[in-house]
Amino acid sequence: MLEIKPSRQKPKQQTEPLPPAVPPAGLTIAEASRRTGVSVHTLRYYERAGLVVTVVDRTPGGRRRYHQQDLDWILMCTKLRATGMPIKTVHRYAQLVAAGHGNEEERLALMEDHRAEVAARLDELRQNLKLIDHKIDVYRGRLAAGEAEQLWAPEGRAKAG
Amino acid sequence: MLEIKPSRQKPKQQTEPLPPAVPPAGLTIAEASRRTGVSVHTLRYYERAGLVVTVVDRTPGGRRRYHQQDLDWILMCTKLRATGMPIKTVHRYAQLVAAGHGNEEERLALMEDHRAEVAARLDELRQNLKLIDHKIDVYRGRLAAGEAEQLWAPEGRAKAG
DNA sequence: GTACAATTTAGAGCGTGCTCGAAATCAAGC
DNA sequence: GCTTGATTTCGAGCACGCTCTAAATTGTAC
Repeated sequence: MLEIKPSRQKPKQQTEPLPPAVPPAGLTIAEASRRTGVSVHTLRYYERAGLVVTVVDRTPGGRRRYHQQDLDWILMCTKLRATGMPIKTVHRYAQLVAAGHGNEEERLALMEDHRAEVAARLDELRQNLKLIDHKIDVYRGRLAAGEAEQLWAPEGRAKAG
Repeated sequence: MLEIKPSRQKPKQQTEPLPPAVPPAGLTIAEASRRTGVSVHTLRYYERAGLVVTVVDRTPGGRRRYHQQDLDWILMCTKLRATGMPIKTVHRYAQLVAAGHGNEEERLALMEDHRAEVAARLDELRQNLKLIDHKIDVYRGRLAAGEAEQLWAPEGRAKAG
């Protein structure tokens, strides 16, 4: 099935607030922090901890200068972290990536393991969300009943909750 | 649309491994731990921390004796914890429940707030799961290509990952 | 050149949520 | 009664992931 997508005719100017391109000189750590949402402390911590596979550029004086690839990788790290991957595992992953092609089996295994964990937690979360929704229903019900008829107690010694 | 579900004809005996009923004398903390999946250390910690709204029974000598309602509440706590509700918040919730009927607005607000957070994290998790799946696809693709034709490098200086 | 803000490092500190330890006490079997 | 193992309290300890500090250095604006 072929489908003609309404292509943007002139992608010259995007009205989306895309982040401005990283200047060739790179970004200060403060800018990198703004763009990634990661504090400067944590940026340095991630680097120390070996999460950052790219080698962040430095000025002659030793200040970090972040380029797009650094930001990309750091954002990747934040997403892995957001799925609950421990720092240690991100570190291992970074080492595999840094080692270059040839260890795709290991990367695959690492990601598949992690995927299984994330999927399991997703299921658990969904399940527990139902419970929360049930609780919310109960309280809304009680409030509706209470407001409609103050003196009628809809439950005598109901179970707590 | 009405649909006849194949109903269990005689629900007299359930073959499911339902947990045996809690004896009237109650369960030891070790048993309660087994049934809730919460370590005895953590059971005591939860009680200390004010998460347990039910008052756990004691033997004359001071040993805890858990009844079904205790287990129910503790399991509820573990589910709230599993959705990322902090101990402090579970504690507040327990206080509201302990205070009895009349604070349903507060309970509702607490649960609604939490629901929103859980829903947001669910969305984020789903989004990030896609990224993980993408990575897995990439590695599977590389492995398939590599196995099919050892000497052909499908990418020269590709971006890291 | 001077002032001032930003950045550097290594290490200490902190918040959360358990997890463990020690000494005392209790309970169950013999 | 005695032994043995479970349980008690409560404070300390620990793993994790940041977060902050301090003193030195660098970069920028004037």
